[in-house]
Amino acid sequence: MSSTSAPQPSTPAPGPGRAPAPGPGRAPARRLPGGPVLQDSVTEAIAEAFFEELAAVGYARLSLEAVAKRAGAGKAAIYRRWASKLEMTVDLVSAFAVADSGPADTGTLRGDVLAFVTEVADALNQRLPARIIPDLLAEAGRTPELAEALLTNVRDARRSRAAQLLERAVARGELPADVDREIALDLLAGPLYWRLAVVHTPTAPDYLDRLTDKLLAAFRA
Amino acid sequence: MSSTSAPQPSTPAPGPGRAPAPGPGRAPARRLPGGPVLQDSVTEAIAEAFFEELAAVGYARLSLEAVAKRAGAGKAAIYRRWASKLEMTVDLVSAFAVADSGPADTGTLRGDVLAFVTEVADALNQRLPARIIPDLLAEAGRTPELAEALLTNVRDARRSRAAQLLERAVARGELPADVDREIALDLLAGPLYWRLAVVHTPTAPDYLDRLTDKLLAAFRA
DNA sequence: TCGAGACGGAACGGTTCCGTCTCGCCTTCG
DNA sequence: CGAAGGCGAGACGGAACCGTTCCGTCTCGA
Repeated sequence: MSSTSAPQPSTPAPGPGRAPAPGPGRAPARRLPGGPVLQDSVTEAIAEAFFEELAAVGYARLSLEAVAKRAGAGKAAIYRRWASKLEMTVDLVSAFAVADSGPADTGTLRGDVLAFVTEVADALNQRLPARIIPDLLAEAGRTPELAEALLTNVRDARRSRAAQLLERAVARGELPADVDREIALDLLAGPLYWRLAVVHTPTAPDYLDRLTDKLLAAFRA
Repeated sequence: MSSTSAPQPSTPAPGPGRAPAPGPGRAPARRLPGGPVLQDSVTEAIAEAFFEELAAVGYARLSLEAVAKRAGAGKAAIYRRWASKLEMTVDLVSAFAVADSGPADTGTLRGDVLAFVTEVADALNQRLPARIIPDLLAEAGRTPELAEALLTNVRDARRSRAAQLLERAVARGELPADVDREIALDLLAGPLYWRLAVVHTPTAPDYLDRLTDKLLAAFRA
């Protein structure tokens, strides 16, 4: 197995993700003496197998046995790290989702918007995220713990970036100060998510350009 | 091998028989959320229980045993009608998705758009659809048969209505003939779906009005 | 060198579900 | 009025998981 498009573990040191697991002392995040960032190879293999399996069968059907098998590990290796499937999911998804956060200040509103939708499109055009994200979001509707983790780690991060994008445009005078931020945020994320993650319709090469033009017109209305 | 909608039990006549589920008598046949009338009371009870269960636990975890129990029916009653969970799902979902199709020609583009987003919002604000739709769409990414049924029965129907909405506006001269239909369709569905079904954020009373204004500006850009 | 401990692997009992099949009960129709 | 058949209920074998526990091996730090 190779580290393909697997998530970057990144192990945030002060991360709030690590759950306490009130049971008998479960080993918390391990660190190899040499590197504070890289986790050990077993954890890495388990994480990669987890995301592959999650994309293949979905959260509800995901079997930790299958994850262990795909990772070439024993189930005990998983239970040594996490207390349950839910805890494992929250932990791994949080670590992975926090990763990317480019500032993307291109100097113009149009450049910022295009960069934003391009980034969203790139993410949703990848095999694993395109399958995993809708599945987890659907599952979150039923599992408050998962919903909380997703909202704080994924939505809030992305939402704040989109909000900053708007504020920069207001500061530049490209948008009126009373721009409808609530709707603008929905417009930035919704159409692309709908098209790529829900209906799975491919986008023409100039789609993002055209979409950007429409979004700008909507923001200014 | 399943009929398009309901099965064909030999007894179309209503017959409460032995006191069935806690459901009130039959009277003029009951309706499921936005659905057509089902043939007999047992099929009806099974369908209702199916959707309730689907909303509660999701497709992957849905157990036909639980559906039977909730319907106050035996498992055999289900297997007499459908050969499998997948076939049952495709059949029932198709039957209910085709249902509503108001023409919604209000005479103006703005009126049509507002009517459209209002209808979408009403649907997604209901308890069952808000939980079921994202779940089935995620599952469809993994189950081609389900994807096909959803696309042809749900997306295509709604998509054609949205397309007609645009064509009417072009005919009235409210939109240029070369309006970007592809993006317009994504804009009509995406933001609301994102907000209501994905992020589960409630909408302010005037949200749909404001959204409509933004959409019109985008269409005309 | 040697012990602590993580490793892969394999098994365990307990659940849950599927799909089939068997009961009587009851309605319907010939 | 009697046979036919749908009905609810549920037992059944087979399969899959889960969570845990036990192996024997291997690595690493003291």
